[in-house]
Amino acid sequence: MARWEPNARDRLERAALALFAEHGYDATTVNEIADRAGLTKSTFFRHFADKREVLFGGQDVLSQRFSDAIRATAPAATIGACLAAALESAAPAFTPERHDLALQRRAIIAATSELRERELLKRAGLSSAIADALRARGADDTTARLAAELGVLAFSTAFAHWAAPKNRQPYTEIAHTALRDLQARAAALGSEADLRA
Amino acid sequence: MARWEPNARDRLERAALALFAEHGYDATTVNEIADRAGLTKSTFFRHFADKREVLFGGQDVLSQRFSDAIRATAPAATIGACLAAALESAAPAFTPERHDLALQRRAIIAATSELRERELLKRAGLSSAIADALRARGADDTTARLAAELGVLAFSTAFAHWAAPKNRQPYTEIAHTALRDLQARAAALGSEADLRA
DNA sequence: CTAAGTGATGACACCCAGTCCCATCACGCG
DNA sequence: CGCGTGATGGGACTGGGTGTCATCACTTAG
Repeated sequence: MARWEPNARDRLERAALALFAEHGYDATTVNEIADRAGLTKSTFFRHFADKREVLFGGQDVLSQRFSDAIRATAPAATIGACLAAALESAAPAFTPERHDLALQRRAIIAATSELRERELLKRAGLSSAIADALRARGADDTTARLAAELGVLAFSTAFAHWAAPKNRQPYTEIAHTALRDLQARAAALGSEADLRA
Repeated sequence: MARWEPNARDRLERAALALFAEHGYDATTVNEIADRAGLTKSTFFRHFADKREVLFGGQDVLSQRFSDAIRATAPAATIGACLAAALESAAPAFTPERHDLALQRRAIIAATSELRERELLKRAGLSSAIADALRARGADDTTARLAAELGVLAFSTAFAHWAAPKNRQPYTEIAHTALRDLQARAAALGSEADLRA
């Protein structure tokens, strides 16, 4: 199928990550990324809509996985079970080998508000994917949106813990405890039982 | 105090809103905005860090209000009461006269992903302002973040309802019912009682 | 074996957002 | 009246992003 080097997109992603880590996001130009990948600016923008997008390649795949996982759960499952299934479906992206890459990527994103902004857009995409999937199985709009926010919050805190420098705990474990924790807080928030001050 | 026309910033905002509504966000140049306001590109960027920012002038004020409102609630108040106070503090921004402006602004933002992205950043700012204020009064990290998300969700749905074309209901009313509704759903989500399918 | 076709790439021109630097002008103040 | 301050104007410059057209690698029809 593939002619030339079939890895163009991958090479661009790797080159970008390396250069961003080396000189920072703002200080590296798209031309430099393309040069290091042995390509040109034109080709870069044929593979990525944005300079930012080169760091968020996997996010759309993730939305699809979340959506599929929820749609595949048993009709009788609770919403909590749906969220758990969604979080689990992301596990393949969090193998120990990718740990260092994720760490590096996180540092780059945290350093530039332009990238944090894009991350929020991707996160919103995840949220609406979850909400849509929940609505498709009968949840009302308000519940679907709230549950989706809760799921995304669980996911991002789980990811943050997993990507922490010295973490060795597997992702799924972290994700489940994060979700359970949030559900407990939601119950308390709703009933206003133990809320201090 | 002010020399020249003291309204430079306001004029730029009005000019931008008018031109965006007329030709769309992408099709209008910063130069065109500045020209209509009787100013120049240099001056535009001296008042706004971004082309986008010209549409989000009030957001930082809002964060401050939310934060202050929460810090001003009685120490014995529940978190739900804190959120209600925060939502109420935004009321001055939602007078009937501003209704049409808000409607126009919303349409412009909805039409351009670049602007939706910026809106998410502002919303995240609101969320962390709320979370910080809650943490400051003793809430634990997880609860603070979840409650903040819930508050922002209530705020944005309330705003959407208030800004709807044919709405005449006052903002505070809408906001309170939105918040109460979300709290009820949170309770259900936490206890997994009535969650269907 | 060759010629047409296809798809990824390169090269180049172009527009505009955003940054810098410096000149200028309006006003208050001594 | 002269000076300092602060907002503005102007112009040069970088880099992201969009086009268009030529080119080259490889496939497939003939």
